[in-house]
Amino acid sequence: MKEAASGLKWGVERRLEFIEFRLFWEGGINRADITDFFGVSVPQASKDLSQYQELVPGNMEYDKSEKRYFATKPFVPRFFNPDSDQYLSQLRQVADDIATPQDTWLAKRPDLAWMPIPHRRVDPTVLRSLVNAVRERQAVEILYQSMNPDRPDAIWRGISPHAFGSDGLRWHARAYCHLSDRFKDFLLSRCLECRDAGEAKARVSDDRQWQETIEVNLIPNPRLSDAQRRIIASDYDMKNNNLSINLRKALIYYFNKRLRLDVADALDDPREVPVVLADKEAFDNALAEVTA
Amino acid sequence: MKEAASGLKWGVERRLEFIEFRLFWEGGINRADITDFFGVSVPQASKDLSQYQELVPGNMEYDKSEKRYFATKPFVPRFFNPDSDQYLSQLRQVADDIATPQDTWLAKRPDLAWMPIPHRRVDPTVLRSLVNAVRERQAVEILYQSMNPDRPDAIWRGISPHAFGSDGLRWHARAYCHLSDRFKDFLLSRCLECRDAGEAKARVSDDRQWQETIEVNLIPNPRLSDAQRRIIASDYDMKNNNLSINLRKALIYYFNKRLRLDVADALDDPREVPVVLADKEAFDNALAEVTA
DNA sequence: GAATATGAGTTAAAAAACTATACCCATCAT
DNA sequence: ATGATGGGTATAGTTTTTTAACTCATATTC
Repeated sequence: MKEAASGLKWGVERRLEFIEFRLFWEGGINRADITDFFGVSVPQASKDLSQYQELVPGNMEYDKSEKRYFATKPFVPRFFNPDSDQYLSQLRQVADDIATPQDTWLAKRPDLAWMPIPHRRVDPTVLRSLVNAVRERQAVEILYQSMNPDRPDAIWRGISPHAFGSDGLRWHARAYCHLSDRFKDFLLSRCLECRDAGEAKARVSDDRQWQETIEVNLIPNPRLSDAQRRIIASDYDMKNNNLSINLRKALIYYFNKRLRLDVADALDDPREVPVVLADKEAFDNALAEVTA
Repeated sequence: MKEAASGLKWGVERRLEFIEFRLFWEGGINRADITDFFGVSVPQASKDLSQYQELVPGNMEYDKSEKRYFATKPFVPRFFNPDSDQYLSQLRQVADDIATPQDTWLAKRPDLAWMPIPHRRVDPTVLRSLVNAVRERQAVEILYQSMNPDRPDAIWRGISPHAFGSDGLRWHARAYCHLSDRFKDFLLSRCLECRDAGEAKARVSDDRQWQETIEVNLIPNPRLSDAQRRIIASDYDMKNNNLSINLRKALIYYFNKRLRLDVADALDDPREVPVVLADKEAFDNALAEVTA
């Protein structure tokens, strides 16, 4: 029989992973949890649980009173890799309606506070066309709603997209703009429609601001106390109180906004801008070059 | 045989979903794609493909030259629900190392630009203890690195957590602080260790700033042109150029920062702050109350 | 304290899913 | 034309899973 690396079938391994996931994040697991989620029969769920006990003895024990398996204290997962970002990201996706609870393995989700900011969704068929154009090196025409005051209404315009990007809040396509003859970012949520338009009119390698990077050096805000600067350095995994980042020039503008570097001087409390630039001049020059 | 709602086993349905996912986002699919991902045999993958053809005729066709199935133009997915946010979120997770490419169904990932900002990871065992404490209504002691200048070093402190939150960049636990006798947010990445500490010393219902909400009304920045305001209104799904949001008071501070409302006056270009408050006074009062 | 319900665990035979192996066919590169 | 590649199919055999019929321990209810 053909087998996965672990020697188990894909479906079985998913269920064992599920068992460990629930043990780790939710504390315990039930036969019913397995039958509900995977639609397997009761004896099969029993078998999964006893198979898990065999494979990784000592990771869980049955509480007859609670009628539930619980993780032991020395619990060491073997079929999945506990990752906080992944757990939190799933929580957020459910809270944000990107995923349904059934898409995740979370059962008892803790309360979550999240910015309830509605925004226009990205049309999946539009995104699909753009993804396809990037992959096939094609151009497309998009009905795009620009913020340019000269073009108040959405117009059809040709672009040759080659990548995607995000400023942390919104996604855009990085593309050569046939209209203005340069590379630009097009917000996905402002692409109302999309249709094919033949071969791409530019290549990735032509996009200088995409290819070129600058070295950005961040340091803890010197207006903070010694102890506070130490904490910030540790927050950002800095070496010698310095964080060196290679940044695509195409991202400088967003980087500036996301780290609130643009408003650093306007804010009184240095905790509002925990990191600042070590080489502000070089950064500002690059920023000016890009926004020119 | 026990079956899922669709009449198919969980594993089979996953594979059919996989076929559609690849058809939609990647344009086409192979037998090898299926055997590689699920570890099934070649005839089984063939069977899956022909079963898919039977169940949803006309969604894909075989290109003998490319040796690959391609989605037809009128392709209508039936086993999955195309969602741009979900696709982009997976792309981002891979780029951000939260997920491995094997965790997702993406094969040919387009280029992606993303902020390369390293940050200290949240220790999963710490998060697990906190999640557990929230669920079981327990208190914990955390070794916490506060930014408070009076406490330069990390100290052990008791908290009773009841929820989690995020400002868009970082996650925190919402908890009653035994030390300062009030509810606060504790950044997860600054919780270095965590140990049990008996019953929770406060309940969710005691957290007023968590329970109470204020109504926030956002409008397009009046300094924008008519056309621009229309676009912003559409970006944010506004009704009558107004977006009304119920916001937990505990989030006001982050909300203020995330929408850059705090720096609106300091910036020249109104496009930098697309939405502003319709009722700034009420908001500022609530903000002052919370940060007091 | 006995009766009942619940959920875990087990066993058997039967059904379904899947694999291994074989072979056929079309296309493409050499 | 020839071999390599990738898809389709049939058979027989294996594994997985289900169905159905049981036990057992605990908690709840009367």
